Amino acid sequence: MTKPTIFDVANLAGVSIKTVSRVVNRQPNVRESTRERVERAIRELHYRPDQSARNLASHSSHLIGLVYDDPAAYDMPSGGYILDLQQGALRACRGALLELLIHPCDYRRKEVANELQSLINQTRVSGIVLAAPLSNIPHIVRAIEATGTPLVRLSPGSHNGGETSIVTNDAEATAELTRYVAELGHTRIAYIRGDPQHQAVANRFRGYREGLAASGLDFDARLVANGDNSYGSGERCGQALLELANRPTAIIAANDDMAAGVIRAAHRLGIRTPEELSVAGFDDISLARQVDPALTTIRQPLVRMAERAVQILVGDATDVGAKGEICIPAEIKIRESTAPAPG
Amino acid sequence: MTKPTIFDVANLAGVSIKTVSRVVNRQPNVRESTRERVERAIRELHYRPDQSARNLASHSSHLIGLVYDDPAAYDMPSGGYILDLQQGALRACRGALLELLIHPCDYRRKEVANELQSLINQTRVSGIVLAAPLSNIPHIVRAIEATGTPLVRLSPGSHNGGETSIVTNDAEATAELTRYVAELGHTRIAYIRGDPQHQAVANRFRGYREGLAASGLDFDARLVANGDNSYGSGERCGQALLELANRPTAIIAANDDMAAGVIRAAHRLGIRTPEELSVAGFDDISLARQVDPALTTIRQPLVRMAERAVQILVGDATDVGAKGEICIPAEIKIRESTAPAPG
DNA sequence: GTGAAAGCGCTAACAC
DNA sequence: GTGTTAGCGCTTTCAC
Repeated sequence: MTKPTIFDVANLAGVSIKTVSRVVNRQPNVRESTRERVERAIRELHYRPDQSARNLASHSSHLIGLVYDDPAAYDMPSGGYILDLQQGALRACRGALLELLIHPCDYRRKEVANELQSLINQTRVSGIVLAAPLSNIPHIVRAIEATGTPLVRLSPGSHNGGETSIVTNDAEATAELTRYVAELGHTRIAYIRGDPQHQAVANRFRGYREGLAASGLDFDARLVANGDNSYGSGERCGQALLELANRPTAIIAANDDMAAGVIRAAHRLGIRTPEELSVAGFDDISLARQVDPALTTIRQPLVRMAERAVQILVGDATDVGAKGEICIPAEIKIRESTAPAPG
Repeated sequence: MTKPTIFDVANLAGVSIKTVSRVVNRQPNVRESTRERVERAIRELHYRPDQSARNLASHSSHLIGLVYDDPAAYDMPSGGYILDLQQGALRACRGALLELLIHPCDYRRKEVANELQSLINQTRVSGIVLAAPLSNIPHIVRAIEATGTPLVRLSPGSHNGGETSIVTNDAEATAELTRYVAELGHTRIAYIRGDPQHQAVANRFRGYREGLAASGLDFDARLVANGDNSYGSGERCGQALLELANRPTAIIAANDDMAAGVIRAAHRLGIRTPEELSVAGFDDISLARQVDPALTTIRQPLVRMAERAVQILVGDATDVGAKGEICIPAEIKIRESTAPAPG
C-alpha cells in the first residue's frame, strides 16, 4: 500500500502522466471521456498529488502567507482583528485548494525584511497578504517586492506602490459616525487616536475632524488623546479625558479595543454609559458585542478584505479592478453605547 | 542574479554538493576547515536551501499543521483560545525553523477525516497538533494516525491512544475553584456546562461536583445549565439560572466566554457583580480581563501546551516523558468577579 | 571524510 | 488532444 503516484494513475487510466497532470490541474485539451477515465482512476487509487513535487517543478507552492504584526509582542491588542483576517484568507484558500501559512512578526525589529525573504525563499509561498501596519512600512514592502512574490497589501495608509492594495474608507466612515454622534446632540466629542505607525488608523482621525466640521463643531485639541490601539491604552486615555474639567459627553476611539477600555474607565469613575457618556469604536471585532453596553462601531470589512486579497493573489478575482487600490466600504453599526447627549 | 543552488555553493567552496548538504543539515563527517569554507560560500551567495526540493527528496516538510475546530462555523466562540494555541505553536516553530500552517475545520462535517488526509498528503506536514474537541473524536484521530504523520493531541478528554497527548488538570482545578467559592460563603453555587463533545470541558463538571462534595455542599441538578461554550449560550444559561425562584449567589462556567455572558445577563437583570453574584470561568482568555468586573478564572496553560506539542513533534522536547500523557497544570486567577456571599 | 549517481513526483516544453 | 523528454534542487544510498 505505497502512496500512489501520477504514474500509477496514468497506468490505470491507460494514458500518459501528462494527461493526468492536465486533469489534475484542470487544464484544457483533454477529451471529456479521457478526463472521466482519469478521474475514475484517481478516485480508485485515492491519488493525491504531492505538493512538494508540484512546488519544485512549478516553482510555486500552493501556500499563501498571511503576514501581520505579532500580537504576542505587545499586550495582545486586536486579537479579533487577526482572527477576522485569518477567517477571510482561509475562506478564499478553501475554494482554491490552498493552505494558509501564518507568520506574525514584530514590525519594529530590524530583521523583519530578512526574515520575510527567508520565508519566501524557503516556502515559496505563491503569494503574500500583508496586513497593516506592516503594509505601509516601505522597506518591508520593498523587501517582499524584490523577491518577485505577488503581494497584496491590506490597509496601507496611502497607495504608494504599483502593487495591489485593499482598503476601506476609514476617513469617510469615521466622519459619518462623528456626524451621527453630533446629531444626537453631543457638542463635546472627544477622540482617541491609535497607533501612529498605522496610517489607515491615522486616516480615521482625519475623518473625525471632517465630521466635526461638517456638523459645525469646533475642533478642540484638548479633546484628543493618543492611544496605541490596545485595550489598556483605551482605559488610560478614557480616564484622562473623563477627568477633564469640562469633560466630553462622547468619546470616539480609533478602534474597538480602545473603545472597550473607555467603557471600563467610565465604569470605574462611576460614569454611566450611554446615559452620561456615549462611546464608539471602529472595527466591529467580536469584543464589540461582548462588552456592556455593546459598542456602536464601524464594521470594517476585514474578513472580506482578506478574502479578496487571496482571491486576487490566485487570480481568481472575478471582476476587473484587480489592480491598484480596491476599496471595500465600511458600514456603521449602531448599538447600545451611543445615546442622546445628557441634559 | 538567479537564485543560487547547492551547486553554486559547491563550486565556490570547491567541494561536492553532498558536502554542502552535510553542512546545511548539520550532519557529521565534515572536517572543520571544510565546513567553514562551505559556510563562507553560503554566506557569500546568500544561499538558502529550497524547501520544496528538500521536502521532495526527504519526504518531509518543515511545516507543522495546527488543526482546530473552525470558529467561523459557529458564532465565533473562544477566539482567544485559538490565538493562544497559535501563539504557543508559533513560538516553538520559530525556534525550530518551521512554519505554521493553520487548518480550522468543522468537526461535525463528515468529510473532515478525508480533508485532513488530503492536507497531510499534499503538504506533507511533518507533524500535526490536533486541538480539542477534534482531538477526542476517534475516527478523526484514526484517520491522521493512518497516514503515519506524527500527531500530538491537545486536551483529549481521555487518553485512549498510543499517541502523545497534552492535557491540563481540568477537574482538579475546577474542584479547587469551587472550594474557593464555597469558602467565600456561597452555598448555592450554580454551574454552566460546555460543549458535551469536548471531553476535557466535561471533566471540569466532574471537578465542580468534587469541589462541592469537598466543601460539604449538596449537588443540586437544578443549578446546572447546559451551554455550548459560546458567549450567547452563557447569556441564556445565566439568565435562566438567575430567574430561578431561589437563585444562586455564584455561577461557575466551563469557560470564559460563557462566564462573560453570565455577567452581561446579570447586568441586564439588574443584579450586581460581584456584590450579589459571583462569577468564575475557565481558560483565562484575554476577554477575561476585558469584561467588567474582570473574571476570576482558571488559567489554562494553552500557550505552553501548544508550544510543548510542537516541541515534541520536532523531537525537541528536552525532558523525558515525551510519550503518553503530559499534564501542564492550570492555575487559579482570582480577579474581581468573585466576592463573599451576600448577606 | 568525501563524492558520484540515482532518484523524489511532478510540470513544462515541444513534438506528434 | 496526447505523449516524450528533460529537468526542478535537493537527499540518499553506496562507493571510495
